[in-house]
Amino acid sequence: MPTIKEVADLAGVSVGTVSHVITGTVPVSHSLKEKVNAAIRTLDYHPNHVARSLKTSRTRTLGIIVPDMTISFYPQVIHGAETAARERGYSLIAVNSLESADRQSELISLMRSQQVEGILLVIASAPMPVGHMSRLVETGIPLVCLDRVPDDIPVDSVSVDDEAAAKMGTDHLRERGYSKIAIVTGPLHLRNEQRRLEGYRQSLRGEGIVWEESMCRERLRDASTRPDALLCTNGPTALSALRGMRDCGLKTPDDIGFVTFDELTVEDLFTPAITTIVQPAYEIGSRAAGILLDRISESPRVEGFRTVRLPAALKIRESSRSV
Amino acid sequence: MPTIKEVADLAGVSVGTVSHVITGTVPVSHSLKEKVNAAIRTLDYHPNHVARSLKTSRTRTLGIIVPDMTISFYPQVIHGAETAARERGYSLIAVNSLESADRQSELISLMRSQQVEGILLVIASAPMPVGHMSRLVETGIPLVCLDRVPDDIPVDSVSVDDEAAAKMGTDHLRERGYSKIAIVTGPLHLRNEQRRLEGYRQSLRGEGIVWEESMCRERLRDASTRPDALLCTNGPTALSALRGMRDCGLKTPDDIGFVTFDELTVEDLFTPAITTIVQPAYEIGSRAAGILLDRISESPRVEGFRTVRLPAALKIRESSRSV
DNA sequence: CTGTTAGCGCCTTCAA
DNA sequence: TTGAAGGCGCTAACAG
Repeated sequence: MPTIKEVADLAGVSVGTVSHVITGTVPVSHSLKEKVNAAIRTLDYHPNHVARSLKTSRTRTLGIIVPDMTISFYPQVIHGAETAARERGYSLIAVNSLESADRQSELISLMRSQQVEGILLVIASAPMPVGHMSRLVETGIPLVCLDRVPDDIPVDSVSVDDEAAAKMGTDHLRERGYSKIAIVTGPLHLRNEQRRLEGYRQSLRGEGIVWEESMCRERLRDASTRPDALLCTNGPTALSALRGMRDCGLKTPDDIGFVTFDELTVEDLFTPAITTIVQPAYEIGSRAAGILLDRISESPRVEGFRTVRLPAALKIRESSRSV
Repeated sequence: MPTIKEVADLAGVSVGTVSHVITGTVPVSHSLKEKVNAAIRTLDYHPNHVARSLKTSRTRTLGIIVPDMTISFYPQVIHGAETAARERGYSLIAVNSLESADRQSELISLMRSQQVEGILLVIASAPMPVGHMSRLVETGIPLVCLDRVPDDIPVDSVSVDDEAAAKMGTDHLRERGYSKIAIVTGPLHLRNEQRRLEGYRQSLRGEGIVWEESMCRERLRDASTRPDALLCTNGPTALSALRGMRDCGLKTPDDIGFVTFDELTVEDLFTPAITTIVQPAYEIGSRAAGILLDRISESPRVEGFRTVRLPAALKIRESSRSV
């Protein structure tokens, strides 16, 4: 790889001049600029960002940690974040925590070594050592949490308005005439799950039937107490519930209404077509990256934390047909 | 961020000694090692990889360019590559070309500036300026193409055995008693599409009915010449074909058998359950990364190019039920 | 074993 | 408008 010095030699100028035409911060005469650009082209010169970063202590790189980017929600988030970052001249490094708190720590440590200027974090579901999050925030490296919002720690965050989203789904089922609506949740130590449960309860004025994913199958078998509709709070939970229904010979919407968070499948080509609460994944990513980049460019740290709650959309399909 | 010098000062040793305990390349006495590690912990020191890279001219970073990581195939590939890279101490930067040749060039240029040690590339479907690929190979930066293999350029590559995979799908339909099998392909300037067409033809000994995605709908309407089964060569094409079938009031497998490349939906919960030719996405990623890392560590460039063709798997479901 | 030191490639004053 | 030179943080000789 050629260096700036070789370009300078070929162009017959000093390295300073070459640097000036590359960064464009200092005016350079037209003739020299021409010569330099010619030299750059013939040598196929690419400025060494590593050296530049060392000098300027700016890497123009962001990191994003997601639990598992093979879950379709996250690539959309990453894509949104990457697009927003690119627009402002930044690159994005995306990695998976696989829901492991240890691995998440390692990754953050690695990113710090890599001198990323800020981190977008979807916290791993595995319980984190107490104080770990707050210590991370205290390091002063700009951090925005997305999708999953930590409980106690004050930190910038972007996520869907879980409560309103769950309420919207439940209201929809009620409007369609369902009266015995059960909610099937994932792990309730996750704040989002709690919020969704809360939205569900609001719609039902505090009443309701709460199942955890694992109990779904047995409960469905009991015809006497069976609900007439199910609200599932996430994709895996919904798949589990659907399998349970299949095993019990129940079909939606004929035997039971069904609404879930997260798209299970594409389009309306497949049956049952499931009414779905869809999160604005791309926008969550781009908004979070926007906030992070703002933080990075704020010279004195601005007080207070930014909290963005985006609305979900309801895609109404067959599984919530009127009773 | 503290520097190695601050650690050295706090521990009361030289920077050289600190460097030695960090890299572990030179033996250090137990007592000093203790002191250094203590200093590292109290300062929360993270070695600056940017400076390290500048010195060693090794970034331990790989790049991967995919067309669009919101297509579920690619996150799996990326995950495979990332895992293989991590195992050997490398990080991975993943970006999207959005099928644009220009953008792909920009990204490669950026990666070169970022000093990635090698690139994994799924070439953009947009036709690339002639000679661009070969120039890239000539730069000497290790490059492995995956999924899509360029036509003429000799380069390391990892992909599914498209021909065998298509033949397997077609053979399966024939065994199930289908006799008028049509193939619906995507853009035929992509080598993979050609190979899949070739495999289909092999199964039918050169005969067959070839449709391009766009012609699907009209052809289906014509009941007299309608085939009794469809083989689709990729996911979007299959969705388009399924929509065409729906519009014509045709159902699979009742009216027409159906086999496609790429999973359209999860599990067998949804109907129609589609028989699918599944590519080993994770393995494609990990094998490609393995080859790339081998290339990087080979001191003198080894002659010849490595070509890996992995077998696809056939997931048999309802849409290819025996006639 | 431990310390000293010369750069890695680049940007950025500063002087001319 | 151009050039010369210091130094970003670190590693890898090399000397002790």
